[in-house]
Amino acid sequence: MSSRSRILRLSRYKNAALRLKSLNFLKVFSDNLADATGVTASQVRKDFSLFGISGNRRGGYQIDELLTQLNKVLGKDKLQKFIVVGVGNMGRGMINYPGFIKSEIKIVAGFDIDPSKYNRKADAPVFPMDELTAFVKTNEVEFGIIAVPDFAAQEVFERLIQAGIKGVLNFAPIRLKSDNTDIVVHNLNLETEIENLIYFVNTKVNPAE
Amino acid sequence: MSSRSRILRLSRYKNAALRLKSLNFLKVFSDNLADATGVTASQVRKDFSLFGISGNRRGGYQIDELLTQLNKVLGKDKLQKFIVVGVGNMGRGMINYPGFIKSEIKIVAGFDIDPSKYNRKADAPVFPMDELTAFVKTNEVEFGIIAVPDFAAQEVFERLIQAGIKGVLNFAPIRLKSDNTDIVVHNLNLETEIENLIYFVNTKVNPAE
DNA sequence: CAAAATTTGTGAATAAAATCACGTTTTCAA
DNA sequence: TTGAAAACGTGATTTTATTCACAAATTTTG
Ligand SMILES: NC(=O)c1ccc[n+]([C@@H]2O[C@H](COP(=O)([O-])OP(=O)(O)OC[C@H]3O[C@@H](n4cnc5c(N)ncnc54)[C@H](O)[C@@H]3O)[C@@H](O)[C@H]2O)c1
Ligand SMILES: NC(=O)c1ccc[n+]([C@@H]2O[C@H](COP(=O)([O-])OP(=O)(O)OC[C@H]3O[C@@H](n4cnc5c(N)ncnc54)[C@H](O)[C@@H]3O)[C@@H](O)[C@H]2O)c1
Repeated sequence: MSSRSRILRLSRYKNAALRLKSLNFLKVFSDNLADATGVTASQVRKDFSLFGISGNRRGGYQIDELLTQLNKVLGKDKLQKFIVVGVGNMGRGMINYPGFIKSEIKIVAGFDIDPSKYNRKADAPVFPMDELTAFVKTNEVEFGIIAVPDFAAQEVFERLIQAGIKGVLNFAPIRLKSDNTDIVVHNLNLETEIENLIYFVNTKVNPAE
Repeated sequence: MSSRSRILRLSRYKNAALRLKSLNFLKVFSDNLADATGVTASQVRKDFSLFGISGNRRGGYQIDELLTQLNKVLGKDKLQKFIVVGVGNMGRGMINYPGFIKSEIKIVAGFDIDPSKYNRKADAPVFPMDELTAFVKTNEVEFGIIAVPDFAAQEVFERLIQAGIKGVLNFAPIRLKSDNTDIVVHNLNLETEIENLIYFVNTKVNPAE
């Protein structure tokens, strides 16, 4: 199993390759991908080699073939279904995001406790919470996004586990707890990200210390 | 200078300490913080030691003192002003987020090109783009959040640099370019985060390979 | 067609990060 | 006041991640 940061790099290589493809490039060198993503060329080659992705000596990588292989690793070779729980600002943003359309990520529904958010007719409909389990099972949804306030997040998490969700992206600033070791949780704490930015700005301004 | 992940851990220690403080704890051990954040106790102590944060042998860390020191490192000992550019779903979410109130992070204004978003009266007002530079200078704003569509992000970035912004949190899925080495940019690409989650769910399900 | 130029793929070397392990200090109880 | 237990602080060690460096393969050129 690879580290989180290695997989993040693969995503960036994929995005860079997509950009080059859209400029009608047919092949790409480790060097190009390195420049585009800010790593070294040998890092690119090492990352690829760890996933059995290979190119041609002197000839670089065929972009189409490379994209096929990267997409496979990143699970973008088949549709990945998501639901969003909590259709507030963040949840609504995820549901509306047009960028997912061309990727294999699809947000199939939202769930909320606030009746004013319900909408069965929309492209990505919003349902009441008590329909969550049935929906997940019938539609074989594997992923959930938690975008409810912090105090509701643990409860929502447990519902998602019960419904059979396999992976959760959590926006709430709490550490979700579970004894189920099968579920994968990734946290996205915006305040922590902001603190990180502040730190690096401050230490740049004042390099001593 | 410390690595990004070390600083992220410091934020988590701070949050864990805050939680314990709210439960009326007066002191905390490296062990407690380790459990709360999912790292080892010696990692906690090593992180602290690198920032000159020290406790008492056998007595652990005084929570109040620890929080003072962590807040200092993380720049939470003084008000940090932010503006948000692009008051769509993400931007609105950041502006409305109540969690920043008790922290020293303040979103002082939003900026947009869409006149329907303008609102000079709100608690965090929203202004047209051509007032950005003047606002940043008069109010000595150091940080900016880019939450505009991808095609507008580079242009907005350059405006922020010109206005004198020091740190940028970028939600747009592009690599911002600048020859100004003073500005710090952190990217938050939600699609990349989702791909990462998908990968770890997939490899968990199918551990062979 | 041979020689020169490039670029990959990957072990070896280096660097960075995390963990270990233990001496030192502090607390507490008898 | 002394001894035992607990917890820190940090140098040493181990593990993980990155970079180096070069043989092998491929392409290009003359
Ligand atoms: N919502 C998501 O789930 C999601 C996921 C991945 C990435 N993102 C990225 O985050 C960013 C923001 O997403 P969002 O969903 O809030 O977008 P949004 O479309 O809801 O809002 C964008 C806002 O930016 C404003 N704007 C456009 N051009 C501008 C300009 N030149 N100057 C100032 N303002 C301008 C628009 O008027 C609008 O208010 C986008 O770059 C998007 O690609 C969002
Ligand atoms: N917006 C930010 O800038 C920001 C920053 C950091 C963290 N966060 C976190 O992200 C999460 C979402 O933020 P937001 O700004 O979109 O919040 P929001 O308040 O706009 O929306 C929350 C939504 O969740 C719904 N909800 C509440 N309890 C529920 C329950 N038990 N079951 C189902 N739905 C429920 C509400 O009806 C609402 O629609 C929160 O945990 C917040 O702390 C947001």
